[in-house]
Amino acid sequence: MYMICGISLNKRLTLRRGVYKSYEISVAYYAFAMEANEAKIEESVVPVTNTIRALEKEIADPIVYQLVRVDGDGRLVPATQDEIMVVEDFLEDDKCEPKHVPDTRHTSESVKTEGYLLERNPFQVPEGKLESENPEVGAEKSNVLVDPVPDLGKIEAPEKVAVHGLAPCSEVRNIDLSVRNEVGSNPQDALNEDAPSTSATGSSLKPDFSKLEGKICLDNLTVKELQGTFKAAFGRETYVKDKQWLKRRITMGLTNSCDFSCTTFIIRDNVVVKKGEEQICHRVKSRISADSEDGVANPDSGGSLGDHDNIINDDADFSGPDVSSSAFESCKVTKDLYTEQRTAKRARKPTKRYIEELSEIESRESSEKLSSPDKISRYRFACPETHMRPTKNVRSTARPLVTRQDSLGGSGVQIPFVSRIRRSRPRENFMPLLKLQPCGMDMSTRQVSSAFDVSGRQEDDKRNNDLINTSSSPGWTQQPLIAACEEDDHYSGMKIAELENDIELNDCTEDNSDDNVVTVPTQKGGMRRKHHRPWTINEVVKLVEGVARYGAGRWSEIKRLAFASCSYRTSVDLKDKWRNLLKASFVQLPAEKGILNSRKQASVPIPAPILSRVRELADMQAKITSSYDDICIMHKTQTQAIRQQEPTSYTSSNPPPRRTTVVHLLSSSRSPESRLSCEIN
DNA sequence: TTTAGGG
DNA sequence: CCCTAAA
Repeated sequence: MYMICGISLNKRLTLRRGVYKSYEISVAYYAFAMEANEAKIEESVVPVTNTIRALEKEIADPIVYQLVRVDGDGRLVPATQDEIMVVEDFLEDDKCEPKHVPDTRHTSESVKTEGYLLERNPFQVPEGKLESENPEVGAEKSNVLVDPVPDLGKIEAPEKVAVHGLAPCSEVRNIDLSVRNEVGSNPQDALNEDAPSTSATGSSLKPDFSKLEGKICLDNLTVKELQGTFKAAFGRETYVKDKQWLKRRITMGLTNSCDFSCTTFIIRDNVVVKKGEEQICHRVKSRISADSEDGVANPDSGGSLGDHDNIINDDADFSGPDVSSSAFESCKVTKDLYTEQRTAKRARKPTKRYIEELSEIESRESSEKLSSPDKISRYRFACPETHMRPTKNVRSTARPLVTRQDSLGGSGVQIPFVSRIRRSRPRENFMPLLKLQPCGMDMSTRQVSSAFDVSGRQEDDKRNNDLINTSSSPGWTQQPLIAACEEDDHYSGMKIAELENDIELNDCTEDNSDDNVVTVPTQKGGMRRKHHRPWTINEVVKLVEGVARYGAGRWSEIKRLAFASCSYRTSVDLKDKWRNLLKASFVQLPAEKGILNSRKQASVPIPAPILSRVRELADMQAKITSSYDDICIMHKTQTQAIRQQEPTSYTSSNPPPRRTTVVHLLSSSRSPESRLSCEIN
């Protein structure tokens, strides 16, 4: 996986690795200087380092930082709001508490790029023009962000726009520094242009895009005009006289302003145009290289749809320096389905856990309030245009696949809506459950699980048959369980086939109700595991059976074959559970009557029959791994034990051997008993 | 990547 | 359950 990287600009944005890991976000985070041509990254531990370092040489004086995630291929993806919230806790430097931009209204609904983690650098105030623009940065940020989003319906996403601030990326890419120098090439112009600042006529603090009429070519505007445009865009005055800065701020601001994105304007090559005219403008400029004077990147070609692909390409091809621009793209997630689908294929694949947890949130949310759009929309990330829509992808099984739209990594991604399998308290009444099992369990849960089980039933069935077949042979696989079950009246009438059948059928999808997922509260001050999922009896039985069939130690086998549908149980989990089971079974030996788990009733009490079985398996395996002679002996004791329904009795002070490595002869489908007979005789 | 074992 | 060493 990826290392968490200590990012340090001038402030230390160091992420603590340990905590991070427990969140299981398979990404690293990067604080990246994104303002202007200045960026300075003191340390980084990520593949992107090289490119970053290259940048570093050319760049100085970070001003605004954005939180970015380092993707697997080195791409830097702007963090989603959620990620930021997570990472916030990891920031070690309290002084650089991520300023959460004031967002007075519908909080996270319209997340904007600039809202991520923008930090001004208070220490490196540049000289000259930058000095005057610094105040603007902060003010503008808040202004833009506070602006309400006019609901103008969907429009096409703005094209990729690179503004001055983003210039270094493309420039570094092309190793054309001369071009870049042009950015600050005209300090005279910036400082001396005597454009009287527009009088501060009661700024509305709201952008008025209506003032942006027709096509505006920022390059042609005077400082004064630029200031006017600035006001139109941001709803406030500016006194900055630096043309470049103005242009940059305007384009940047507009590009990332969801307000603006809802207008009919788009920005291209420093030209604000109306939607319709954009095509023309676009065509005309389509041959311009990625590095115009202003570092305008890649006007590319191919119409609106193609643009998105190209954008993605850019990001993928040139991850490092392109951070800024790709960061800015986070907000302009594609908006219509088709574009989404095109983009999705290039988008970062969300992690399983991400999918699960998001799904869970949404399922909980939507079950709480049925189809409450407002609620749901709170979980759209990055852009208000992102949709959570149940799409029915008709599959061969005709089972509806619910997907949702997500903007993970800044691009629209279709994420399957998986049902989060229960991560919750165990059932307090497991016995009824066990009793019900042969009768077919509760149909409701089964239906629920099957409704979401996209992984496909057919596989389950196949596996099921397989397991049934392998276990149908009259072997020890069944007998101990039967024996054990007969100990208990509940099991008396139960046919083993039924039990196993049921076990397999139920899988782990049996449970999926409430969720204690990330719950960590604890009275004793201690924190419970963040991702704790109690083992159900079913799972335990499956595990036991798995060990019986494949042998202890072959956890990955068991996981693959018996826990295929339980994505949350890793082979390590199985091993751990088995270890616990062993412990439990031996500890419980002395007073093993019924199911008296006197203490620690907190977790699911393991039924005595199962524990017996565990013990037995352990015993057996231990013996099997001994030696040939031992096998002979074991064979006796084993059969004997089975006949007696009670294997060798060990005490906690006299535990049985616990070798868990298993001779391969156990893993065959044949009954180990008969097999042993063959081997021995 | 899987397994074993400690925490 | 998490982490890591070792294979």
